[in-house]
Amino acid sequence: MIEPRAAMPRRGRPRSERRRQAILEAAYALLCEHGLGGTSMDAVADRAGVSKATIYRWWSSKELLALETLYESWDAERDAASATGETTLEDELLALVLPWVRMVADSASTRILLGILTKAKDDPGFADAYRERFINPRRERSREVLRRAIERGDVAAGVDVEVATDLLWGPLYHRLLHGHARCDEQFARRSVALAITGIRVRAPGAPRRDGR
Amino acid sequence: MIEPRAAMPRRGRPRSERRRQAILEAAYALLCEHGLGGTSMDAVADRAGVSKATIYRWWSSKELLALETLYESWDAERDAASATGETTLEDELLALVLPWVRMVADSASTRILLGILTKAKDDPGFADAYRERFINPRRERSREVLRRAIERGDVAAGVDVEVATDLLWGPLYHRLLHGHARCDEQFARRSVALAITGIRVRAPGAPRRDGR
Amino acid sequence: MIEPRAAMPRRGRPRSERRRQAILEAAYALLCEHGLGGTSMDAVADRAGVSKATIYRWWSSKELLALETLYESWDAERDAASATGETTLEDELLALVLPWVRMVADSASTRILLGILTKAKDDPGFADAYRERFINPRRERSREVLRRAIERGDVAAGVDVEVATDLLWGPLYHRLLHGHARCDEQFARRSVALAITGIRVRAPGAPRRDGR
Amino acid sequence: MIEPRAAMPRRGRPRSERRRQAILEAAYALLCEHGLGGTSMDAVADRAGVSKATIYRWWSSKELLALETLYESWDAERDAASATGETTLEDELLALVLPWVRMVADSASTRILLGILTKAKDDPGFADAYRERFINPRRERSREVLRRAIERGDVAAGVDVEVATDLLWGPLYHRLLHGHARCDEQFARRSVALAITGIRVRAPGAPRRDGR
DNA sequence: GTGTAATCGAGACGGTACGTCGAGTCTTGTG
DNA sequence: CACAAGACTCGACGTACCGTCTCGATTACAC
Repeated sequence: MIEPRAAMPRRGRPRSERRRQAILEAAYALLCEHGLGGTSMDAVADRAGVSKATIYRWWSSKELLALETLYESWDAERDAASATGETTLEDELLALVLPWVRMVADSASTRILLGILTKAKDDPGFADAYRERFINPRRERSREVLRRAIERGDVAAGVDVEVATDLLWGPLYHRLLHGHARCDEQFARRSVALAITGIRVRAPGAPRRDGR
Repeated sequence: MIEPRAAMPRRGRPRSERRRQAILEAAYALLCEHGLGGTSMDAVADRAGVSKATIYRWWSSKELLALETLYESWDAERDAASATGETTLEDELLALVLPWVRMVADSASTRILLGILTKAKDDPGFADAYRERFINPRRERSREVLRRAIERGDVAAGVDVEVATDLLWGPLYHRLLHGHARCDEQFARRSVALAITGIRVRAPGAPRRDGR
Repeated sequence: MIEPRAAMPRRGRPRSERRRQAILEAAYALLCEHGLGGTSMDAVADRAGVSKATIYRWWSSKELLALETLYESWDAERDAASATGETTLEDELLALVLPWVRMVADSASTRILLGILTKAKDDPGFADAYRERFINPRRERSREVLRRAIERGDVAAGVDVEVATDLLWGPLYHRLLHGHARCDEQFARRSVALAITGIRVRAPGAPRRDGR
Repeated sequence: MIEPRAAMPRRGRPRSERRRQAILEAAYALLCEHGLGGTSMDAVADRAGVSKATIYRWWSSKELLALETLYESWDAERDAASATGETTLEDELLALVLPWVRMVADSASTRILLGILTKAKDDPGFADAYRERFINPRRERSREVLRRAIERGDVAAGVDVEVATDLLWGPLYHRLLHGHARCDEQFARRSVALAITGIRVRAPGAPRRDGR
């Protein structure tokens, strides 16, 4: 899916890896600074020192380029998050969430994300590609964590894993995309804690859950 | 803020309300169908039977037009949500959330929202205008509900109202914008319930809440 | 043709002569400075302190306004030229031509003239109006002078008065419109002298005029 | 001056000569029919089957395009006029003038010329370009003819060649631009004859013009 | 080494929309 | 009625960008 060319029969001049990098870097920088709409392919080509045709040979649209650009820049996070071995549910979820929060916090990639989301609304195929690469992996790991928690009995069997996953990621994306408040590590900790504990302390009229 | 002209000294030909309506309706229809990027001002002018200059006289950008378009179409929901008088926290929160969910569910306004969000990332002033009209009112009502719940003792005093508000709205916006699953009434009920109850049933090692 | 309204039945508020003057003066100034194409009716209205509708009430197009503007500014010349009583053909023709040359020399009205000429090519009615006011009066006086000269025997009976008239005015308009050289009093004198005398000194084969 | 690009290092896709021709032809047809003001670049692009950007890439303004359009269409005349070898002054001048008259008579290029003249009044650089291509070549040949005639003694040494040239071309342009009468071959013959002979046959009261 | 088949740079091109401007008309209220 | 203010239509403007195409000039593997 990433490679638009079959790699088997090596004939002719091979693709220049140097240029691939130059394009991705140029695109990333421009996209962060001006957003998808504010970045022109001509500008990318210029900054990368590359002809426009070379870009289009490998990425069939600006959005696809942005997608891969973002993907590359998020690579580091995936590795960082792979270190597991936590014991409590909260720590496990934080181990998933915190690396992502740190990453989005100090990159200007939100505007790229928004552009991609917009394109995804118009193009179902693109939407699938996006979710396959960016959303599902993280959701899948959330699901696993939750399933194990259910098996352990930490989480009630009736809890819908999908809904719980949205409860985990939703608040983070919300702040990131709407920008009404910072989406930082502190917020992530509080949000995860609240999602686990729940907003209500006790049922109305009933004695408090924690026995106080 | 909504009125770009001072209304005091009535001089010259007054603005045509008929055209204002025609523009907003045409824009809304086209925006729902093709999204912000896929809607041209020429098309809006055409469909509204109005000249392009007339649109630009009153809305300085396509995004501003989209903003007002969406605002008008969300008017009904604000009134529907005003019927309060619920007793439990869950019912109160659902009374806030369900009208919104019903509205976004059967309108194609998500793509408009996305366009607006994108513009908001590029233009802080626009972002403020957007949040002032769309986000803050709903958040404020969530805050009030939560504050009253804290006073009643239904919610622990230590709960951060802002975070709780994100826990309420975040999952809904998440599904709406990412489209990985439907954002319908059923999801809203489950999400709200889970946000209130919390994901975890019992503290690790403690006996299960349901006594099993 | 100049008055778009019948002046007979005096009803309602009378036309403001003060505004008529203001419009003509504003238009003339702007037309001289920026030409027909570079002058907008809004600008004229602004400078004249008058509403655009007031202009259109009295002049149905920009070109018609320009025409009258030019007409007014050429009024003085017509009076200056009326002083006749010359004896020689050359003096008579110069009496026609020189006032015109002096006028066009120190006004920037050439660009107005060009705009009018352009409009005249597109609109035969306008062309007639233009020629009726600007060209024919001068031509008619040229014709009279020439006819009298023919009667006196100063000019051969076979000379075509129309062609002679073009020979008189053509070189002047040529320089004025093409601007390859100055159209000033000196040129007018030489041009008229040459038109009268003719380019050739002697018929080919005949003995030279100076006897050499 | 005609070539806006250096032709030396052939890099990138070469300019399409087919399109250049299509544009010039489309422009010429539209300009003849509707004049400069009545011809839009969109219309030219449409008729030529070419994008508007392609036109602007090579001609920075409509007027410049009109200039080249007219230049191309007047090419044939320049060649036709090159056949010289006349003996009398009148024949020599007619050899210069008649091809031009025939050309302007059966083409509708007058309105293009007027548009160009108007632009020339606003833009001295454009004026130079126009005169360099259209006026000077013909004037220069007139000058040569006259200079030779002076050397031969057919024309008095005191005759100002510039003025004589205006006397030759002025009447023709006058009729062409003002349209008060046809500018045809017959007029050209009469005008040239009269310019050579002069309007006056004899001085008033004197027996013969050349006998004074 | 020499085809051969690809990549690459440069830049022309079609198409679509942009936001602006100007001519001329129309609609109010005021004098 | 004349007029001021200014909203409105229509149509063209010149620009910008996307994505395609057409050249010639490079590579690098395969023969």
